[in-house]
Amino acid sequence: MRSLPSADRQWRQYVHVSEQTEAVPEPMPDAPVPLARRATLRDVARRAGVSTAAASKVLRGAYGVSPAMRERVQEAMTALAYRPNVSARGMRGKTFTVGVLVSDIQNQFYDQVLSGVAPVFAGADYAVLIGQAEPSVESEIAMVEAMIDHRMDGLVLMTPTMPKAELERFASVLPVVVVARGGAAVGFDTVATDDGIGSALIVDHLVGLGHRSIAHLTVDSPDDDPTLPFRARARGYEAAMRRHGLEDRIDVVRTSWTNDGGTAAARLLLERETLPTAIHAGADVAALGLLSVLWDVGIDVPGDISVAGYDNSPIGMLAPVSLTSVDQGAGELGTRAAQLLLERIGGRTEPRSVLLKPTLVTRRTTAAPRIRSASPVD
Amino acid sequence: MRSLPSADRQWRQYVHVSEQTEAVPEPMPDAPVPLARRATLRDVARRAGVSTAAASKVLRGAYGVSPAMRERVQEAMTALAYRPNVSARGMRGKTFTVGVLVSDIQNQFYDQVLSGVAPVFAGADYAVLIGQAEPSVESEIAMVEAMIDHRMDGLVLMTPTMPKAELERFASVLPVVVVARGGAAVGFDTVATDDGIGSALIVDHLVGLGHRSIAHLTVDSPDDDPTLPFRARARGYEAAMRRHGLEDRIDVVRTSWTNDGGTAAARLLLERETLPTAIHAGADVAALGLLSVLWDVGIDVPGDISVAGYDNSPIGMLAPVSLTSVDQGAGELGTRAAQLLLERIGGRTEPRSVLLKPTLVTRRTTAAPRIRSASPVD
DNA sequence: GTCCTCGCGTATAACGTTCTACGAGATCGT
DNA sequence: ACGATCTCGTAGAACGTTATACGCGAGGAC
Repeated sequence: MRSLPSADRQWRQYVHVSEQTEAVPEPMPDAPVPLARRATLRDVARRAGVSTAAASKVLRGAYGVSPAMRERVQEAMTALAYRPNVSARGMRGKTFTVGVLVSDIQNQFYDQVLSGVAPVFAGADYAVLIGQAEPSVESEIAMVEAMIDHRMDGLVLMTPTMPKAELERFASVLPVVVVARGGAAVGFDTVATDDGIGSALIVDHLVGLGHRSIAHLTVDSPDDDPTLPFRARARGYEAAMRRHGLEDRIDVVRTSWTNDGGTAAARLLLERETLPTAIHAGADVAALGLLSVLWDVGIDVPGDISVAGYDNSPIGMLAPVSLTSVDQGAGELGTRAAQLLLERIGGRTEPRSVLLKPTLVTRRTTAAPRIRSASPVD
Repeated sequence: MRSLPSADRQWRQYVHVSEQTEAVPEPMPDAPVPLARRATLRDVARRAGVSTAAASKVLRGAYGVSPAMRERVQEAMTALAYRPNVSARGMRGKTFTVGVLVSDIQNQFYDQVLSGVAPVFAGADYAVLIGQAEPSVESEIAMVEAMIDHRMDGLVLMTPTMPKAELERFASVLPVVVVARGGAAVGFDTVATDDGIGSALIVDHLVGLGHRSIAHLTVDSPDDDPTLPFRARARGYEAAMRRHGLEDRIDVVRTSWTNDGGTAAARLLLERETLPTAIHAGADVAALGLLSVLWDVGIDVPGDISVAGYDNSPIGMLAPVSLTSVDQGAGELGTRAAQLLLERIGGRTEPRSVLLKPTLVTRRTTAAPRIRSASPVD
């Protein structure tokens, strides 16, 4: 019932289908030649000499088909290069299509999650269509609504800022899996890495190098749902700082996790009398924005200041950037999310939350502080 | 008929719709509560006290609607949070959806084109869905077929390698615009920059700096359609070299325009006795792969070797990378492509080709060669 | 007052699937 | 030999739109 043996699904390219078995009135003798018409199930059935219902059964791998009939129908399907009409399918049930919402397609982290998502659905004969939103909650909601309008069978949402209530609302309409956002939910699944651990890894690393004055960049948002990734990372940062007895050094800068947010934060920091000796930027994109300002102003990284990102994106791996970061295993996040969505589409309703462990990748933007921070303590 | 005044389209979120005006048999008294059902046109019509045909007319902005009726129907639509079912629409005509095929979503150039595409369609009340393919022609074809299966109204294709015959085949089924690929086509439109000029800009720049031994990275493909971007850039490179009297210095390395292709090319070059003094890498992704190897091996850029990319992607702008590149105006390419597609959807059939001029962005990966190349000539 | 046109509204047949009924044979236990 | 039970196949009604083909009343022209 679920997914068919691949031999059952041999439709490929389309061809012109001429009504050969019956004398059907031609549309118009010399009207402009109509675009290639795709074969329908009726065409297939006619050619195989069976009813459309029978052809449909073969298509779906449903019960009640003799091997002989199956054979004939499949032959007709390949001969006519039959491909099911998704709109028609959508009218009665499934579209075999899932949507992936990407809040910011420029953020390579999402691309990497995607590369984990796609193969799973390809293997299950689902089409994957990606919806890109502008970075605003309204735009994201509009995109999800559009996907629901398309009667998609399920949704993978990568949106760090969407309010939980909205997510629950979507989840009441169709299967939903949310990526990169922890915490138990009632109507949908989540796949994420433990942001608390991630922040701790960074702070421990920096403290281990001798830093004490460590700032953190977070997202400036009114929503204080603790499952939001930026909230979780901020809490993890604070907890780690406290654990090291640095609670009076907690230093959170509110900005946004984008390139611009990073440059803005850099300018904010540069206005201060003394810089922190290290920065936990919260996200690679922000770290890169921050770094580009620091580099332009001639501040030495990591000599004057250490910078750590989050997400371990490909840019950070480039030799001249060489950004210390936290790897979330984006590909695996995507794979797990896709699997959970398939399960949900298959009928599971109880919520599931996967929480993976992030790992630290140390590179050359972090090092021991050149001069110990001129702090009263120490 | 085309796009409605925005006041006509006020559907927003969906709500539960209870069959209030008629006594309809409940599905099952104590069955598991059904998921929120979206309001249909029939629901809207019932509530407004008109026929579905009338409601449809209002929805489409069709002729034959009195102001009073329009008012009542629109009221019902907002009250029920009506949203048209795309599948149903697809059964009879338009889906108000266009597809964008991206061959490699990791390539930021495409992301930037996308950011030019999206606003145009948003303004025309079209949904944009993105299809991502693996970097193989088969995978791209499969994706396009899937989009046709979804009865999309038109396609923007960003695929540097798809054979022209396939493109024509797609174009015979639905409106198609191809981005980043020049040359006149018969069934579809193209939007591109002049790759010949782009290559010339790079070669002129390098020669102007004093380089004579300039290698070029191209794509290793059997298809020699001159409209393929890598072919056009290679020809432009060769022409420019000839123009400078450097025809015996023409040095083309066949690889692929990906990060891995860049690293492979680097290794190939490093096996030689003498390196060229400059490389026209053909694409930023390839240039970055190349650079990462050069940096790792300790080769000084631009001291030992100059490197120029192509596409002017955001990574290249980062201070420590600072990659000289050719800007194609990705955003404008996207905008123009979207406009052309709307025209085609609107009925235009004669092909149109837009060819824009690229510009050179010089940064720090190119400079005068430290030592003049030890060539017999010169 | 007819005959026409025009403006406004409704009835209804598609579109291509899915899937529930149901029917016709074949097989089987007794 | 005769219901009962399988197996294989078909009829036909949805699903939610669109768009064509009408119907009906109100003016206008004569």
